[in-house]
Amino acid sequence: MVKAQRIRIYDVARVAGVSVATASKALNDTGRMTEETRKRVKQTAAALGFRPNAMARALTQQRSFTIGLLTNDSYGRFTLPVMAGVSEALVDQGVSVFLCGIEDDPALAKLHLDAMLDKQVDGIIATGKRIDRRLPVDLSLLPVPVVYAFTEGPDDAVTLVSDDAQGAREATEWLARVGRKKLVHITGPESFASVVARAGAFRATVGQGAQVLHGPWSEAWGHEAVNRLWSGATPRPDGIFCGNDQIARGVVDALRERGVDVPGDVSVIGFDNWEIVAAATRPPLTTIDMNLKEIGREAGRLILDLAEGKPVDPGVRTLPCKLVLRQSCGGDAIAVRNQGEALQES
Amino acid sequence: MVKAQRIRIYDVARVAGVSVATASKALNDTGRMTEETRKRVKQTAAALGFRPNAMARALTQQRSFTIGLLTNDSYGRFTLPVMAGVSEALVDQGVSVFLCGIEDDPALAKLHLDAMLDKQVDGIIATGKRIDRRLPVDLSLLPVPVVYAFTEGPDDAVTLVSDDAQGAREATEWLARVGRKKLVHITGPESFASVVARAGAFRATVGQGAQVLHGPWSEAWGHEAVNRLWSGATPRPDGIFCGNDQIARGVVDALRERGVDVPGDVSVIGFDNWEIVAAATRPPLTTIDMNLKEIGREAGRLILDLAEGKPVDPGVRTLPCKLVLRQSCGGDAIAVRNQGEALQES
DNA sequence: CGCTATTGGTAAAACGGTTTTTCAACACCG
DNA sequence: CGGTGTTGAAAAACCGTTTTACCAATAGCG
Repeated sequence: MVKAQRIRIYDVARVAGVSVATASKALNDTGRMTEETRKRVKQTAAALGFRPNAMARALTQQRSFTIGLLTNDSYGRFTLPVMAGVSEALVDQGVSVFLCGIEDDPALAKLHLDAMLDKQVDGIIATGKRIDRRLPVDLSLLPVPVVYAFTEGPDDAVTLVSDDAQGAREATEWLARVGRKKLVHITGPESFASVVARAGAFRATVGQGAQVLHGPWSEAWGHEAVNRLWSGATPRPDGIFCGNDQIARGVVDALRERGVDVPGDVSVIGFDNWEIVAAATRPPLTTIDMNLKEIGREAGRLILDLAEGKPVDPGVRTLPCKLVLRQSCGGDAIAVRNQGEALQES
Repeated sequence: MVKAQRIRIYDVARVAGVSVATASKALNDTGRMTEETRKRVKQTAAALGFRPNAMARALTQQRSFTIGLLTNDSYGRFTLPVMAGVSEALVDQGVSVFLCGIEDDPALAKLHLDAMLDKQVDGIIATGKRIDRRLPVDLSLLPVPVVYAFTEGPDDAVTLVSDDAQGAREATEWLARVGRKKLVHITGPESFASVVARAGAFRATVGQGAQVLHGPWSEAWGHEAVNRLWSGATPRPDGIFCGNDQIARGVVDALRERGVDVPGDVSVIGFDNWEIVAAATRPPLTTIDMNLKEIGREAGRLILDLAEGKPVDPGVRTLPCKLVLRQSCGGDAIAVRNQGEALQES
């Protein structure tokens, strides 16, 4: 099997009967020449199936059309949607993405980082599983621009995060809208910035006496929290806002086991819109989507602008979360009416 | 902020007082020169923080130290472990990985493929979410080697898959070992090759009368299957082998709701070892791990060999699955004894 | 017509390395 | 002492593009 060797611009030039320089200019729509010549070169290139060698191109242009995505999120739960967004925003600009999983290991991070810099990436997007933790590697003073998506960076960096407070407000208001009066918030450890932000917004919306329970990010904690609430003497809630979908699933399961109807007696709303969890819950979870893919898209656009030298204001950009309706909150009539409004608005 | 511009080999040569050619040879341990000269150049390079430009290097060496990973698995459930393995096997060889999600879209696949070829990848690893489906793009007749991992390729390709039959045997035998007599297999649609393989091995191990139920790959199906089994007239099973962890979780949940104790009355075993599902189930699932990371590692090694021109036999390589013990099967005494044996063997 | 602009294109120099070739200096040898 | 190897390093060619500098031919102009 003889592998067809690649056509070089030299071949195109020879066949088209022009010099290499002219061929290059013809194909890049630069320089001056007869429209006829340009067309002829382009046709020859197409006929021969010429594809420029990106390496050689990168060497002269100082631009590799390659960026690196550095992540410490091994499950990929947060990274994958971000990655999908980045890729989507960049693929038709001809930019490819190096994915580097670094697992919180500084040595591994350095290894990947150096490899990427050697390969002349045009920029780096740093992303992680926690909005308030840094990657185990210093990305300042790099010879290429950096965008932080869903992970913490230096103060003067370009950073993208989802709006936890707005998401929490959205969730809380929806519970109120479907007629729930006594709300509680079951969420993760207080050491997470997003937990604090969401809890803050929850308290601000519900008012004083708002009850917030902290625990681990697990189904088991959702269970336990329900047991605690239902066995205690305090009045039981009729609306539960959970810090993530796993907790929400634990809550829903615990309620079902207790014979409490969801969404009949109690409405439950989650956070993350982790399809795998949200859709498998019975009933499927109404939840808050953090718009990670859009964060990825925006990160892609920004890193591209930076790579091209366009000015980009540093600072934190906050993207809104979005309510995703399934069945764990009820309020179908409202939902339908809502959608009607949305349609009319658009 | 002045960005430190990169050191070129030219700079190293000048500082070390040698020619560029000598510097190159010194750093690559090629050519002939005084040991003293070589050492001096290396020290200068280290002192200056010189890192060779991979692009320039690739241009002459015809080797980019870059490979592409093409996948259509958007959840990343199968791809991520594979990717992690690939990356692990390659990162310390200085090889970076382009990740391309193509979503079953031929046009998108072509776009990514062309971008990768333009960037002179040394090889491509194709992977997917189904072992018996092809990616929507033709990877034969490419100018670079291809390895298929967990997805179907041409007959003469290098392909890596997990051993479904062996995994299923392992699961079935374990159920027998913990003392279960009446086994059933609840699994996915018969249109999946892996379903057929696993069911075949199950039947072969259990003997005639082995009961196999097909349905969708969902928790809901696990539920329904249990309902069907427990409401029917047929004798109820005491050991259930599930086609994946989601079904297993549905089964376990349904049994608990019926007051059937797992693993007291019935043992349940899953397939996939999808941490997220397996660990959150109550009790946590004993399951079969497909060793995806190892498949990734092996794919990485193979593509590297191919890229270096080493001969690699085409054909399908099958990697064994591994039993992962948690609590849904019971048999703890056996498990402990087993581990003792394993320790002695090693 | 002689002079300057413009046009359409070419040759050569980058880009940052590696690899091959060349060459001077020195040692060995009979 | 002339011929023959070796050694260590420099010079040059090359990888496949883009870009700059340059040039011949034509056009415009008073």
